[in-house]
Amino acid sequence: MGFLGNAPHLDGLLERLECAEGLEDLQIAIEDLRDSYGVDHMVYHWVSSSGEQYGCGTYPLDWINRYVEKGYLRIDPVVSGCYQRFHPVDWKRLDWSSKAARAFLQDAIGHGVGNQGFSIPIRGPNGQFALFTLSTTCSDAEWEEFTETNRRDLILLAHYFNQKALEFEPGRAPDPAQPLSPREIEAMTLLAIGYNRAQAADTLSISEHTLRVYVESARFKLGALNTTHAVARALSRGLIVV
Amino acid sequence: MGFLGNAPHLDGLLERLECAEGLEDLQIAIEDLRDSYGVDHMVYHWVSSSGEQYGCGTYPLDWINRYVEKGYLRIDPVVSGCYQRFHPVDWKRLDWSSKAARAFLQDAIGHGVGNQGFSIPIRGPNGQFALFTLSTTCSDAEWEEFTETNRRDLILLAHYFNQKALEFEPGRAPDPAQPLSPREIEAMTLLAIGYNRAQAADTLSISEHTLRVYVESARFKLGALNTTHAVARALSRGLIVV
DNA sequence: CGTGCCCTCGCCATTTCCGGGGAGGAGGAT
DNA sequence: ATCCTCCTCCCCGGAAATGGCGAGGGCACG
Repeated sequence: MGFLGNAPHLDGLLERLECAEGLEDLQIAIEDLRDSYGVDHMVYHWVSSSGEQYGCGTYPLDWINRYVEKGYLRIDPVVSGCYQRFHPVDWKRLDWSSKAARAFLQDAIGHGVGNQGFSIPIRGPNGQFALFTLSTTCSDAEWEEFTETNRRDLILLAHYFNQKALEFEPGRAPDPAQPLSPREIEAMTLLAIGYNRAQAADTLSISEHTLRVYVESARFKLGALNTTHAVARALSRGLIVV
Repeated sequence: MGFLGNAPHLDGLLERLECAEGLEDLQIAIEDLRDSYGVDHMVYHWVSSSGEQYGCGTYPLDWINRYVEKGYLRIDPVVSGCYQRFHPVDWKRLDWSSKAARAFLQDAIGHGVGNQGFSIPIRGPNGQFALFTLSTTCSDAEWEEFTETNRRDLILLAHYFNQKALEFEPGRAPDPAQPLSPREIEAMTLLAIGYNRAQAADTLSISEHTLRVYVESARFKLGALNTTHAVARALSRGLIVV
């Protein structure tokens, strides 16, 4: 358990971050940051559009493995809560009402994650979604003061971290992020809001066959196995909005 | 044409921004900011999920009208360029190679937009995308120095602007967000990653019919018209993650 | 102890989707 | 001028999804 240190000088931190040349440097940087801020854990992680998880941080390895094995990504209130928000959020303000969520929290604390947490959602191109998280064990009042004091610096840190991570992202190559044509976007959007092909074609005033061509083309561009998959990918890559 | 002023004190700016209670206050704030930074124009604008454009800023009204009428949104290299990026970008670094883009730039400058520009992309939940832009008329060197100096403060300003804008956004209405059962989440997730019903049922070691029941149940809870619609809704509500 | 929700399974008819063909015109980019 | 992408339209057969019928056991909450 750390004792929350004084806010370190941001310029130096950002400068060192900007020199990072690989994920290893980010890992070193985040460990230093953790020490500078005097918190137990600092983590940056994200899910690529292909579903793989990447990240760096100071969580114990067995907790990370457990998280992945148990599929905690799908029930973690931090993830689902931040996914709906734009601004940073204190873990206490998330919805822990479900049984699974409380069990998850117990498990997390049992593996060394702090009882306090503060997570900043970050969104990038193509639906990229990342989280920059601080966690420690302390009182509510202490944590409140700490997060209020450092909120702005942490937002910037999250921003720069993500910028670096995007540079290094391994899935940059197999994820060409091929753009959809306007018609394809319209077609996919209509399907995403529940229209069937006949309705969608009617809405666009084109034949159903033409609409199919768009959907097939979009499916191909997105590397999707079927229409539902294509819509899901288009959504999570931010190519369409519902 | 302004002469680039010294960086104003960020704390005061952000505090006043946090007091804003409506779009009108944001408009006042952005005008003050423009004056504080000594640039010609400062603009924040975004496209809502329903496709409508909102914003506030200091562009001349006839330029804004022309922008909307001519559908410049679709050819503006600032928009399309920032849509692919995460970090702030100087307009000079964008792709102005197409004929339409150069004509657009001429038109913009002719309507009082500066020859220099700096735009920060911002992304929020549900595919929200916004731009925070500064523009002025000055030399490349001056602009370079100005943006380098104020880069971090501007990122924070953009962040806080967007946070306020999200609060004010109309149609932030009810999102009942009925929870899905664990099995339903698993089923929907498998469909979202491209499995067909047989594969998904096999993966979950249940009969295909049982899987169908989950999907139907989820579809009902989500108020969706079909499976694709249900997956789209589950995704955009953050109930499943792909 | 009923009521409701969750999990599990089966059959049938109808609708819809999928994937494989082919074909022509319009517009922009090199 | 030529290539490429986009937009538009058409046919067909097999595969998959949908909707509606039914059934039973478990678990929790009041």
